[in-house]
Amino acid sequence: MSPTRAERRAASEQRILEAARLLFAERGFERTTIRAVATAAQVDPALVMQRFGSKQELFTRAVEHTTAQTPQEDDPVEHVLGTLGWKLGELPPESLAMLRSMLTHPEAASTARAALAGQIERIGSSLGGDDASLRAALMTVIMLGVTVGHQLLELEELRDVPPEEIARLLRPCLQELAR
Amino acid sequence: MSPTRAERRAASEQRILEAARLLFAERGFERTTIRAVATAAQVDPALVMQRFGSKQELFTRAVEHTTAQTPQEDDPVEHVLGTLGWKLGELPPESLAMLRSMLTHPEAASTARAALAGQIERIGSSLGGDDASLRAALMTVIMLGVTVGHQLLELEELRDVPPEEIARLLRPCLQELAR
DNA sequence: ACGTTGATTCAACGAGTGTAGAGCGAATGC
DNA sequence: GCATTCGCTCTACACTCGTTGAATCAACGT
Repeated sequence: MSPTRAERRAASEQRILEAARLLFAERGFERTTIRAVATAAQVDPALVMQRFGSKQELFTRAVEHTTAQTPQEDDPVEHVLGTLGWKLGELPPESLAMLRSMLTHPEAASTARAALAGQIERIGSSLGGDDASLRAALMTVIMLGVTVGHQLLELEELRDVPPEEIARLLRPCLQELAR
Repeated sequence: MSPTRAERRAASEQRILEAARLLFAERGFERTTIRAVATAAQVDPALVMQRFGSKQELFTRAVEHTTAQTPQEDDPVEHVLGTLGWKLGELPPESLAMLRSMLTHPEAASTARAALAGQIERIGSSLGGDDASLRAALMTVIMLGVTVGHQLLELEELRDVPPEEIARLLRPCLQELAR
């Protein structure tokens, strides 16, 4: 039996979103064209517009669950090490897409700021001291730097290092800030 | 007396380069147009092309002294804290321009990788142990993350914090990696 | 003084982009 | 069965961008 109309629609929409996530993740917002997304999704460019209204909206939809949080850990240090997908060793495409464009695309920037602010607040609330928020922010941007260097810039010195080893070296470093 | 021809030429070239640095730093490569640079430099867009050949070449020239190194410090931790302009509290526009585009522009990415690799090697050589290079890389991307969060994303929690305080909190953290 | 060089501008082209509307063809509901 | 809905494609527009070659005008050498 052939797939129903709604199924086809949902399927192509998913293909578009997935293609968009991959392309946004590896090229960023500006260098990703609607046409390239459509080609990758084996679909007409106009369909992308019809479904999502605009390139901006497509980006928003492709990245929208980035702020979804990983489950809370008891130890703030382990929580930080666990977030941003480091326990899995790889981030989902939607997160990479957001990170890739956060420095050059206004909306990606606010999404990133919001996600990081949430992270900072959660960590800060489980730290003591009056500068808890500042220390939480530093722990967060440390993980951001490691993620950028590892996943986006793909620095040679970090490329083939297993996440557990990085976590092992980072742990005492972060504990100094959690103290 | 009116300025000589060579002076005029050098002056407009400097205005163009300065305008390019500022715009590249705040909008990144893709969102910065030759026309915008020309307008900011009070010059015709065609002159920018005549002087620099292409937008890519203009970017390269605008960013070219980014890899210039800060003087070597004895203590690797203080060296890391001192680099990337943290002692000055602010990075020069050419560095910001490179950082802003490093995730979305191929050439900015290799420039950034080269600069970071140099930094990593220098730190690594003054550290002991077989994983010296890895620990040096982590110290470097930590500073990268702090810089990105502070100068580019301008996170609220870091915005109005004096660099010395950030350095103070980061010091024990980095010493764990330098050990 | 004057022809020449060279810095600068004017006007325009060509490519690529996001986007809109008309049309097609198959699944759908009566 | 059949009119209709609707997912999808074709085509094209409008715009912006990097880029170019001719034109302009002042500084320069003689």
